[in-house]
Amino acid sequence: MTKASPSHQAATAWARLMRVSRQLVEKAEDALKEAGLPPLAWYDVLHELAETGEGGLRPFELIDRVLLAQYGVSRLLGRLEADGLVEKLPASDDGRGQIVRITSAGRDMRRRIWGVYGASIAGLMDEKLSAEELEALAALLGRLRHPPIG
Amino acid sequence: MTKASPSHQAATAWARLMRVSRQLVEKAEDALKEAGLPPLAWYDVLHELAETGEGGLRPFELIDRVLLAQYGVSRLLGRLEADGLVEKLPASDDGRGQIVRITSAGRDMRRRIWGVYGASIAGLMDEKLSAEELEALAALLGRLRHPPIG
DNA sequence: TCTATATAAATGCAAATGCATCGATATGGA
DNA sequence: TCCATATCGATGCATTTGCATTTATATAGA
Repeated sequence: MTKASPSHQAATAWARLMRVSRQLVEKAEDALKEAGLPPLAWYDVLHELAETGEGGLRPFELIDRVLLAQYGVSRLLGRLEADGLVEKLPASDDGRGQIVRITSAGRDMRRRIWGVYGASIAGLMDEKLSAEELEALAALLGRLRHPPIG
Repeated sequence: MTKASPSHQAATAWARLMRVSRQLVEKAEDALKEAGLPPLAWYDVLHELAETGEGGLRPFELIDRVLLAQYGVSRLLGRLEADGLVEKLPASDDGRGQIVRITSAGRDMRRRIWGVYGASIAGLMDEKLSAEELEALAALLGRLRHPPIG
């Protein structure tokens, strides 16, 4: 049976996690907006597709990677396609589906976003914590992941 | 001048922070939905108002506490008022403003949400990390806060 | 083979959010 | 006092999200 009430330490850590993650996302989004660039979600998708390469990805494979609902992926890909950043090809082995590939305009956009986004991350993380502390933070967060890794 | 590019450690910690915080929020929101309860944002406001007590708060004071935009607070308070969970009184010393107070129905609702939310936090945090680890996590996150405390 | 069920992706509609602005009151000089 | 400016809160409008459903294809079992 699961505990009904969190410890003081859990409640405090939870509150910090909620507040800090939202603050940092907001900072990063603000920086993109100020630079006239699209939101973080666009970067996430472009990043996944860029890493995958020419083979592309099926839309349903993006759901877990970018933590969007199925309809969210469907609509985001629609916008990316409308902007010429990705292209959709029919999936040769599955008549229901498609393959989504990043275009060269998409790669350019990814790089442009990274220029701003990466600088935000540096300012928000590297300026606040040492490399060792960042590793410790990543390790602790890793243990909260779902599903559990170990 | 601010660094243009984040360290590997910063990028990793950032990615974990983004992913884990979203996963955990989603879990907690799902639990509330399944219980037929309103979203976390409602809890945040009810919690602030409950802690403040009979004096209530001005809407603009909620902006920083719950990390919502001004119009977000305005509309959320509208919904809470429509549900009888808060009441708005004219601010005696400022003709532009109001005082928002939690009602007893609001206190009840806060307790009901906490029953589910607290259990989620316990399951997501206490079951994964020890009290010492939770304290370490909170401390590291605290250093990322904006604005910096020290 | 035929049928029932499952999966992939899109979409209509309602609700929520973001952006800009507005109306009202307050405040700080000239 | 009067005016320019700032602040408080609400809201019209466009965009985005959430939910439920739809269409199309695939798969498993009788």
